[in-house]
Amino acid sequence: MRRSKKERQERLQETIQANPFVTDEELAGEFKVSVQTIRLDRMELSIPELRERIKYVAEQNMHDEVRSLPIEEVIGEIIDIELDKSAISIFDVKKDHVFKRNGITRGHHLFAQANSLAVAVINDEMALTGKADIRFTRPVREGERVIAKAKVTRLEKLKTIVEVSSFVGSERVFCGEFSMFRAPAAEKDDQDEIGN
Amino acid sequence: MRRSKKERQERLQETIQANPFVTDEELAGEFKVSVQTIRLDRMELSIPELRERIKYVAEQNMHDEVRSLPIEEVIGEIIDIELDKSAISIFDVKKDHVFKRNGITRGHHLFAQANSLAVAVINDEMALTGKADIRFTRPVREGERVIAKAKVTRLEKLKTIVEVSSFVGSERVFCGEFSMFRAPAAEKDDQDEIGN
DNA sequence: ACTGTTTTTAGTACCTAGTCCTAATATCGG
DNA sequence: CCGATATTAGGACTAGGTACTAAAAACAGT
Repeated sequence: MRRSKKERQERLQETIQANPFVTDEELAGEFKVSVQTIRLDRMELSIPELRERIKYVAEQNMHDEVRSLPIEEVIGEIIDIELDKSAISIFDVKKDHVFKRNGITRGHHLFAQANSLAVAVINDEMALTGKADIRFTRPVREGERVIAKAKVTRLEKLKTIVEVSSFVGSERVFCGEFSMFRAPAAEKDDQDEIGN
Repeated sequence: MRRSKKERQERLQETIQANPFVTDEELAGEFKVSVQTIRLDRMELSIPELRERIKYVAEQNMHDEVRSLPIEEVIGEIIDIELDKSAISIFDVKKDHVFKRNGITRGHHLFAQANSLAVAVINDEMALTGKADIRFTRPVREGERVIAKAKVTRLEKLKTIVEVSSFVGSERVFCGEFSMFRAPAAEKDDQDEIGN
């Protein structure tokens, strides 16, 4: 043994991870063992052969050929609103909103819908989110319609708490508590918890 | 001739372009000609063989080696990543990202950058955000460059905590704690705190 | 209809980077 | 020294080709 099987296999794994394009022959040369040993190692580590590795890498590439998606102005369509009280919006999940990998909606879209609604419900046009505590409670898939309901639960001069729950049918998929600031100009020096 | 050589070759080129993973045999079936004819066609069009095509696609992919999330799906540009440890991305705030009224960045873009980064840093096929506790600590304006830094602070089999802080220059503008799931299929019945 | 050209098909040998399997050695620990 | 583990060697087979030769089929012009 040049160094013990274990150590070689560890290094083998790293090597292939770093460069999936390496052949067994090259690896054999690298580790000064026979090609057969490399193959046994791959078997034990269940590392697929070169072509399968390359194919996998290539497939990764093909599965998402859509470029980065610009998030449009308003997320969701507001269908009902009572300023400083409550609001409802709907958001239809399209192909662009989901991970190509698994078809699950990317979290920031659900966040954006809820956050947009929290901003919209505030009767001041200039609301900023300071803090948010959110939960994604069920994955949302392409084609599903998300209905977000916002409720103002506390209303102060500067601070307003908005609770938003989003549903697909009767199932809740998201909930969050947004701490909103009815900020004025908001120039430079705001110390903490400002922004949107 | 089923349709003339020329037409077949044009369609061949398109077909392979659309799906580089197709074999000569499959193409022969598709176009109702022999495998040899397909090979002559490829020769004349100088289209490389299946394996070379796959390899090419894979090599394209290797130029940026993000694993968990294809790079196109990350909001912002990842400039450094150590899987399961830390990651850094930059995001330039453009006109499209701010409120018209006051030029302040809409919160969900900062959230998206941070959330994307939290997903990307995870060294697994799939990561979903379950929970997030976030704070917007300073408004970000058009033209500013936001640097998000993610750090994995807890790493378990299924749950991973990622802390993300975003800065403009030396000022922190956002911070959040993301509770991520290294989820497998994630089908129907997940009770709570799943989704992304 | 016959000829000439182009196009298509068939078949062979060979290649790479493997798999799967058997069998012979090497090497190590007790 | 013995038995277990590890390594190496070899053969048969595979996919998805290349490179080449040769025959057959299709088409065009006269």
